[in-house]
Amino acid sequence: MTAHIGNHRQMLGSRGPCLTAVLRMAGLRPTRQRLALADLLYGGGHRHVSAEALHAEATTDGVTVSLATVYNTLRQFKDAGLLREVTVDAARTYFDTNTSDHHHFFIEDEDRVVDIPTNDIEISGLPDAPKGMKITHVDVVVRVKSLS
Amino acid sequence: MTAHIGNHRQMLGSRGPCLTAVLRMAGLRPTRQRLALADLLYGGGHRHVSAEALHAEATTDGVTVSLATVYNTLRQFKDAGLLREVTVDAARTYFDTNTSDHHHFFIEDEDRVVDIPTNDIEISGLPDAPKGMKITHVDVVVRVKSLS
DNA sequence: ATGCCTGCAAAATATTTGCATGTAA
DNA sequence: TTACATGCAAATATTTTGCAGGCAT
Repeated sequence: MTAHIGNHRQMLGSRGPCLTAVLRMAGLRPTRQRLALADLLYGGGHRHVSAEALHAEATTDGVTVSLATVYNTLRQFKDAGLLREVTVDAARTYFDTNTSDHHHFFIEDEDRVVDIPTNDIEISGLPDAPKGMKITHVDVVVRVKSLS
Repeated sequence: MTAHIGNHRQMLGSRGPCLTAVLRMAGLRPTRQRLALADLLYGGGHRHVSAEALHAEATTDGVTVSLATVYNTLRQFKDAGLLREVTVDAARTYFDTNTSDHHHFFIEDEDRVVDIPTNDIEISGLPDAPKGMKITHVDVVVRVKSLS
């Protein structure tokens, strides 16, 4: 059950043996690669990464991991509720380490995703889901570009 | 200037020589392929299509057009302001013939985009764009799935 | 005639998968 | 030991591009 795991996301903020526990709880073996990636993802504040970017970072850090494993790991983390997928650009998939409800800026010039720093966004006038459907998530993406 | 062209989008609702005029106004030669695609896109009500789907439709209708040309045409139409790109699914790009301000349902089970049928959505508490940036567009995507 | 279009195939990108090898339990 | 993970390369999928020939003006 991902809800239970989600409650332990806070543990991810710190380094160390803690990551091992979280991975276990998610049903994922704490392998060298997964631990290294989790450390990159959760070692600091919240982040938005693409598979390509995370792989480059790991490589720079001297962590040996294949791009395919990065993709697989990101998907596993997402399925476990440890990451959230953000769809802003058709060409690339971004993952957000912040799984709580919030929205995003997408900086068009830089292909970069940033959290919208307030929680004050309210959406009113949302219609009901079409018959027989339920709403799973509401995404607000504010596209911005530099003042040319 | 796309603003000017945009004012003529209404002309696209009807078939006939009108499409020729609109394409001309957009700086696009009214070729057989473009006219056929424009007719599919604007011949009825508003639609959401992917390149693949539009190509299949054209082929079924006996219109000979290559997939590459469909991609190119969709991009040209978008650049001319005749279509709007909707990013909801990382795997596929959708184009919306409705270029006015509105938002979308994304039906996850079917990979389908639907306009949200009201104009009543209001978003409050939107922060300013980051320094030196301006907001180009706000997208609201309501993801729905069937009640399992 | 001239320059923009089209189709085809090939390239470019992003992501997934099959399989042999390696490793956690 | 046994099941699950990893790495590599190849497969897939989507979209773009180069180029030779075609069509609109």
